[in-house]
Parts: sequence; structure tokens; C-alpha cells
Amino acid sequence: MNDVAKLAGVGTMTVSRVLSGSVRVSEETAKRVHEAIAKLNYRPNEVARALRERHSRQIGILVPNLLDPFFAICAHTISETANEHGYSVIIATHAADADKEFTEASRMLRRQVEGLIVIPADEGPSRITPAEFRNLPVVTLDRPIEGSPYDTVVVENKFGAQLGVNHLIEHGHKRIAFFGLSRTMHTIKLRYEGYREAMRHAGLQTEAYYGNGTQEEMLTAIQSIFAGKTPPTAIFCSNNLIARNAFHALSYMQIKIPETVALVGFDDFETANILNPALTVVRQPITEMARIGATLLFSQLRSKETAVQGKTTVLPVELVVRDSCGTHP
Amino acid sequence: MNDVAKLAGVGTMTVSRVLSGSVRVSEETAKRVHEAIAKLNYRPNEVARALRERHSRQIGILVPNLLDPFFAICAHTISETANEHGYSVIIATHAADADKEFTEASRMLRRQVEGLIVIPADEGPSRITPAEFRNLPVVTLDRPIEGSPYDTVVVENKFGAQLGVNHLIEHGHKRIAFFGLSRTMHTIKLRYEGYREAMRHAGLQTEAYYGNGTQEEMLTAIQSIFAGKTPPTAIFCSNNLIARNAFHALSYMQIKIPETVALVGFDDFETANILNPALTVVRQPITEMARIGATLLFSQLRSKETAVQGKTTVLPVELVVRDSCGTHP
DNA sequence: CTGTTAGCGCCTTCAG
DNA sequence: CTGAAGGCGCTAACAG
Repeated sequence: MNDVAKLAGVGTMTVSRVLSGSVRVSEETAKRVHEAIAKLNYRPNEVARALRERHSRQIGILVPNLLDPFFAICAHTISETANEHGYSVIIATHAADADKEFTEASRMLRRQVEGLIVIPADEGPSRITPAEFRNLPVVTLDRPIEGSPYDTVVVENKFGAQLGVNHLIEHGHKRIAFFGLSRTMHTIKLRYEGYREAMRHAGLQTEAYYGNGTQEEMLTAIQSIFAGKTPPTAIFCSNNLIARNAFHALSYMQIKIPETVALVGFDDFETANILNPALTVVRQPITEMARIGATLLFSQLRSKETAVQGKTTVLPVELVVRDSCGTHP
Repeated sequence: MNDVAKLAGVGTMTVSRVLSGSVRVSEETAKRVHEAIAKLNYRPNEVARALRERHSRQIGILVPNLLDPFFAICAHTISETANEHGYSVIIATHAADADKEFTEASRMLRRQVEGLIVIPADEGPSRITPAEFRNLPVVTLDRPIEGSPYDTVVVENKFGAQLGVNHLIEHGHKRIAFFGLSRTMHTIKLRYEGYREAMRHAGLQTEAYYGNGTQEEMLTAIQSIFAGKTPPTAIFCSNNLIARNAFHALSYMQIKIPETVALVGFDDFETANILNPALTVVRQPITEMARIGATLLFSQLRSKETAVQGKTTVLPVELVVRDSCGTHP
């Protein structure tokens, strides 16, 4: 910047002003400065600026990983939204580990991020709390941080499950199994509740299976379940991984969908409609969720006050009927 | 930091030294400092440190988007590798637009990233060049930046296509169509070359279709192609999007795979093996590519010299035979 | 082993 | 409209 100033024959402040446009500078001077900038290929140092201005124009995104399309879509959308606001994003993954989550959040704070958008680790108590991160605006997505006062954006997990299960019930199914991933995951628990209520309301008995996060485990589970005398005639899958694994195992075992078992998944995915049969799912508005979360954060940044109320925004889900439950009753 | 120093009754330098561990500090003093840090919940300001030390411990990742699992896997792997090196990552997307690519790279440079890993925009000449970004270490993934001296990591695109097409030829197919996405994409061009050579080598005529990036377009294309008198008996799909769209259209039209048409895709994806029939693909080592690229960048950072030679690392691909071509001949 | 001085690149404040 | 001084939080270099 000094070089630019010297070349343009002005003081550094003039250069600074030309760049920020905050104060009027005579046109001619501005032109000289611009020429000098171009000649020297000068780029302002945002680090110095951040230090001086005490805000980094940077937010942090903390997700379990970027391999699950659900998280990747969130990260993508947040990143784009941040860009529209002139912010950069730092991304880190916590692999569903609360310690890693805390470590990464701390690192981001040291980097002076102005806010955090996090899809919390689901195992163990999160250590992202106002006690640790005083003043730092945080918005959580997909699930809240238990007992924290942060704004959060989630979907109608329970209602969505009811929607899906009722769809199955309307098709006349009596034995409908719930396939969970982990008993401890917030979203899965809510979806199970929805399942249970729908079943109870219809006077049906519940039947839940957990785990089966890999194709192999699922195959074993399906084999044992369908070796019984009265296997379920329908399965409600609690997330897209479980749905894919179930679909795979059923196809592999040549168990007919929907003739022998009907299938409904929670969370739509790219290839759901090219499966054979195409999978009926409860769709979550992922992009919208991420955008709303980011917008929430930026409005906190603008108003310069961290939300202390912890507003929860619940987004609607939608049943996408395809072919894995047969035709409409 | 001043507060910490005061509370511990030492100078700021002592605090600094305790934190960095660079110089020995007496144990007792160190303890007092640590206590003060804990009491005040002090976190060092990385922005100030970066300004002073003139390196940010931050790299930039620039990808077209995070929606395509291929890019998301790359970003994920780079992010994890960077973390292992104690670096943070800034991520931005360029939506395959060379201007946006340039803008985002510039923004990252202003933020003093120490290096860039980029999956270049494929349309238009990239403006990420040493002329614009003097000294900045850059590694490109998936495709090179034309005429740039940057290290790059790619896969055997041409050979992979030959592998896939030969597999089809071995199954006795004579009319094998190539489904491209864009004529201008570097990877697609190479894959087309592989296709062409394999066909020529077998004395077969080529037949290529481009576009069809949406399910609707693909459906129209497939309808018109299969309305002809001698439609192809096999299709080689140049990437995972095209493969999925083709699969969808074929299923929708109830054209039997592999009986009526055999299908091979380039680039494996999550659900490829739960399709019915499971899709035979040429698999690229995505994670390995990203990890090698990141490692390359970090070794440049360590050696403090930007690669000027532009080393190209070519990674092997692998044919994953599943069911979309029928049984082995 | 510890403290002092100076300055990284920028912008706020105050003078001109 | 423009420039000079000072300091954001930190650490390299030097001194003690």
C-alpha cells in the first residue's frame, strides 16, 4: 500500500480511501491511485484490515462431513449465501465427534470468525455453548444443541415420519418396521416418535431395528428379519443411508418391492427416482434450511446482537410418492 | 494477551512464548500463565499472528460446487488433509465460470491464503495464472489449467474410456454410442478420444451425442435415438450425471438394460450398485486424487518454492464390472 | 529465563 | 479533500 501511495504521489490514507470508497476523493487523485494499483498489481491485505477493523468478514461452517449429500448441500448453500453478503467461509468437519467439534469451533474463533453455522455432532454433549464462546453468534441446522440458546432451523421430523408411515398404513400395511440408524441421534429419535404415534393411532404394534449403517450389516439384518414367519410388509427408513442400504439388501435378496415389502425413506436423494422401483420419500427442504440458517446468522451480525432467545424455525416436509409402495390405495 | 500477562505478572512475550512453546519458559511461570489464560478464557488472535508472522496457515479450495459428490469428496478430503497439517481451509465455488473463479481466487489471495487447490472452471480460459497470482502455490485437480505451470493431479481419462468401451466391445457390441455432456470439457474430450480409439481399433464406427444434462433432455434424446431403425446396442456415458440420466431415461422407456442396451459409466457413485441392474463403471480414485493434490501443495509450502515445472500426476482408474453389460462374454 | 522495542498492513482520528 | 500519528494483537530481534 505504501508503494502504491508513493507511485501515485499520495499518502497511504488516500489509497485506503480510494479502496474503501468511504470518503470522497478527488477524481484525478483516484485515477492516479487506480493506475498505481493496477501497475503494481496491488491487493489489499484482508488480514491487516481484519485486525484493524476487528471484524473478519468470515464465518465458519462446521458439519459432520461433506460426503453425505445432505451436509454437502448445506455447506454449498451457506457458502453461496455468505458470498452474497461479502463474507468468506471457513469449513471444517467434526465427524460427529463432540470433542472435534469443540476443537474446530475454537480454532475458528481464534481466526476471528464473526459467526458459526453448525450441524451439531450428535453423540455426546456439545461443548459449543455461550459459556465457552461468549458473544459468538451461532446458528445450528438440522438439530439443536441441547440446552443452548442458539437459533436453530430444523424440519418437521416427527410429522414427516407420521406422513410416511400413514402413507404405508393407507396402503393397508399392518406390520410396518422402523429402521433407525442410531438410537441417540436427535432426528432419528423424533422420527421414531412420529412412527410410534402413527402406529399407535392406527392400533398397530411397533417394531424397530437400529444400526445397519453399512450394506453388509443391513443385508444380515434383512436376512434374519425375513427368515422369521411373519416379516414386516413395509419398512420406514429413518434416513437416506438406511433407505439405500435397505433397498440394496432387499434387491440383493430378490425380495420384491413393493409386492413383498413396501418402502418409504426419510430424506430425498439424487438417485431416488432412478431406482427400480423409484423410492417414495419424505423430502426435506435442505437448501431452504441452509439458506434460512445463513440468513438468520447474517441478520444477527447486522444487528450486532447475539440471539439469546434461541428461536427454532421448523420447516415443512413433503411426501414424494413414487413407486416403492405400490399404487395409491 | 495483555490482560493475561498482567494477571500472571509477566510480560506479553512470556505469554507468547508459553503459547508457542518455541522458547523454554520456567515451569512455574508457565503455570501461572496457563492459569491466567484459563481464568480469562483467553484465545490467541490468529489474525494478528498471521499479520505478524506473514503466513496465515490457511489454504483455499476452489471447486465448481459442492453438490456433485465428486467435488464434495474432493473438498472433504482436502479439508481433512489440511487439518492434519494444522491449516484451515477457505472454500468457495465458481459454478464453472472462469470470471467467478478469478474473483474468488483473488479474494482468497487478499485473505493471504498460502496456497490454492482448484478444480478449474472448464468453460473459457482460466485466469488463475502466475502472472496474476505471482508466487502463490497452486495445485489443480481433475483437469489442468491450460498453459499454466501448476502441479496437477488427474486420472487416466483416455485409458479409462478405452477400458470401458473395450468391455462393451468384448461383449460383442458393434454399435456403441458415446454420451458426452459438453464438447468443451477437458475430461470429456479425453474420454471421447479414448472411446474413439477403442472403436477405431475394433474397426467400429463412432456415434456421439452431447448435452442431456437434465433428465428431461436425456429422455427426449433417448426417445429420438431409439426411434431410429438401428439404435445403438450399448452406450458409454462420459460422467456420472450422464450415466444417471441415461439410466433414468432407459428405465422410463422400459428399454431393457443390458438386454436391449448395455451401459457403462465413467465415475462411480454411491448408488451405482443399488440400481437395477447395478451399473458397471470406470471408477476414479477421487479421495486419493484429492489427498495427493493436497500433499503436493503442502510439500510446496514446506519447501517454500512454488512448483514452476507443472508436474502432472496421473492416477489409474479401474473397471468395476457389475450387471449393466450382462455377464462376461 | 524474561522484558523491551519495533513493526506486520491497515484504518480511525484528528489536523491541516 | 488530504496527510500524519497511533494502534489493532502479536512476535522477531535484541537486551538484560
